[in-house]
Amino acid sequence: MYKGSSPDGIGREEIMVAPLIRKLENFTQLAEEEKAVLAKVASRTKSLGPRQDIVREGDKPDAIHLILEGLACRYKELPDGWRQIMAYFIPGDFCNLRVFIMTEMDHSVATLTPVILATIAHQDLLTLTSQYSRITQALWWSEMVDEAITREWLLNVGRRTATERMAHLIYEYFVRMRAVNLTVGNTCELPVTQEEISDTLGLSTVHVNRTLQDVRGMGLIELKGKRLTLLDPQGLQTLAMFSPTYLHFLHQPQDRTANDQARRSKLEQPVGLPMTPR
Amino acid sequence: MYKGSSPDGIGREEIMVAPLIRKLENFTQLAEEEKAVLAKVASRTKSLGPRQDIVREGDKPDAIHLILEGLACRYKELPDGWRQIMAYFIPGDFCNLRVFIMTEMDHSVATLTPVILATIAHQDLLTLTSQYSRITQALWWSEMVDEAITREWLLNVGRRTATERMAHLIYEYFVRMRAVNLTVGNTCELPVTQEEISDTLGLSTVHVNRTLQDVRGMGLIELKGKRLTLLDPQGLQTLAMFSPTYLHFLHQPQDRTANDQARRSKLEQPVGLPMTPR
DNA sequence: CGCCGTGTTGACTATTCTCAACCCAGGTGG
DNA sequence: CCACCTGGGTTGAGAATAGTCAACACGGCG
Repeated sequence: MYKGSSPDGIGREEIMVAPLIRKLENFTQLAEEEKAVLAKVASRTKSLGPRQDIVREGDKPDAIHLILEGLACRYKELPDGWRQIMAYFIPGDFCNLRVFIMTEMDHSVATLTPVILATIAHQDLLTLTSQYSRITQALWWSEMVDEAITREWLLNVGRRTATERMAHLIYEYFVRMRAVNLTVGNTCELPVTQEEISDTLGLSTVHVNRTLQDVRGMGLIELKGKRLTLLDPQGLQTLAMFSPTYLHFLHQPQDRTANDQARRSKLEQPVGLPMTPR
Repeated sequence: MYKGSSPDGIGREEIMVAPLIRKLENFTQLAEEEKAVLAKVASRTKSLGPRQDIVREGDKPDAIHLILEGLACRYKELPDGWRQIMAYFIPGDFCNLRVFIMTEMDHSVATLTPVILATIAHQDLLTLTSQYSRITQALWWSEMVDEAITREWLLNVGRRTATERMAHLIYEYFVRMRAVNLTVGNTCELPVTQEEISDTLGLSTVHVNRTLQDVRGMGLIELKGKRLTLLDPQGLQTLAMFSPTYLHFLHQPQDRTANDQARRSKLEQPVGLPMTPR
């Protein structure tokens, strides 16, 4: 157990992990001690500039990275120069939780904006998860949601039209940002270039530009500079054929304090993939 | 520990799990006892016809399914009728290993051909993994590879041309089939319709037909009936821009008995994601 | 025999890409 | 302070890729 962190005093560390905690609490209730432990484990931070690789394909993975601030992505490149972005990492997201089973990275992770990240050593994660089973479960859940998002992106790129894809990407992004308290009303930051969007949706930059204009023209969103506003969330969701199931939230964003308790208690029993590595 | 299975007698059960064992041994060496235990755990089998749902989106997940024979897939459908296949499950594959953390399925799993599958109860998996750490690790590895394949598919659909996509799908499929001993020379079964390929690659059936003719016309493959032959594996791999890293095999298909031992020993230490659910 | 599921083809259309130019805002250096 | 440079964003025109629709071929199989 970690000593020396006051359970009620909110230090800089705890502010930094606030998104992570907020996210995990979509799944389970964390005790003050557990929150403090998370803050402690994520206290070794590092600042990076924009468009910088964090891990590169072919690397031997070393530590786990947790985004505290800024936006990063997972991507892969083809020998002919094309790039596909396969995930956005927002604050509270782990870049590569399961990395220790890999002998070699099969993809890269890079920042999009300036980023502050926490580096967590394998051993620290091991200690953490062996002592706090609720954290373990929550990390499991987070991992599962990441996979579900990847699958949804495959559906997105494979079977939605350009406009629908765009709507879906934006709506999903907004919902995820809201889940870590990084939205204000119907507004949040979306600090990506159109080229990055094109690498995400499998379109050309020109077509992204025109698609964006379409979505704007329908009165669904406003996107100027790096600021996104949903003018018509319902319309956007409909266009995107977005269904939130795959994000596996326990509650609607509005009713956090409602009758979650009942649903949560069902999850207090061990549900994680039952695999102990020793 | 499971009793009553003769470690050296090869029964029907062990033949059925042969692909699984063959696959897991890409990652680690299994003892006879471990193989027997796997056979035992997968002994509750079920036969299904073609094009039948195994699990449906929205279901509460109950048990884990392991494909013993035949071909299945993971898919999602859009309200407007489009379908995206997100994975092929060949013998030795688990459909939904991490299902116990889900309260509700976010995708469906269906057979493509007639299938024989094993149903594994949560508790059995728990017991298995708590007793056999090497199996646990191997399952972890298998899970990680599945995720890597999904990401590669996203790259495929997002950034490769129709011809390249087709080549990549076929080449990857062949490599996976070879890894479970279901190839003969450069030949294996590929029992899918062109419509199913179109739902996999995000193309129309007509375009799949023409793309297939292109690939045939280049002299790279033969595909008649449900039988696939790679006429020019090297050419196919090049066209597909296929790099096998993401499959995380420990060895090349040819040198199974070579100096794997050294590489394997590096992996004998615990490397799985260190999460115990209790 | 005839039906049905698949595969194949042609003709036409729609979507998306490419290329090239131009605009605009912010930052830098003279 | 301003001129210039640069990295996005925007636009137009034409080309390529992929989709749609409709017809037909082919091979089991009831």
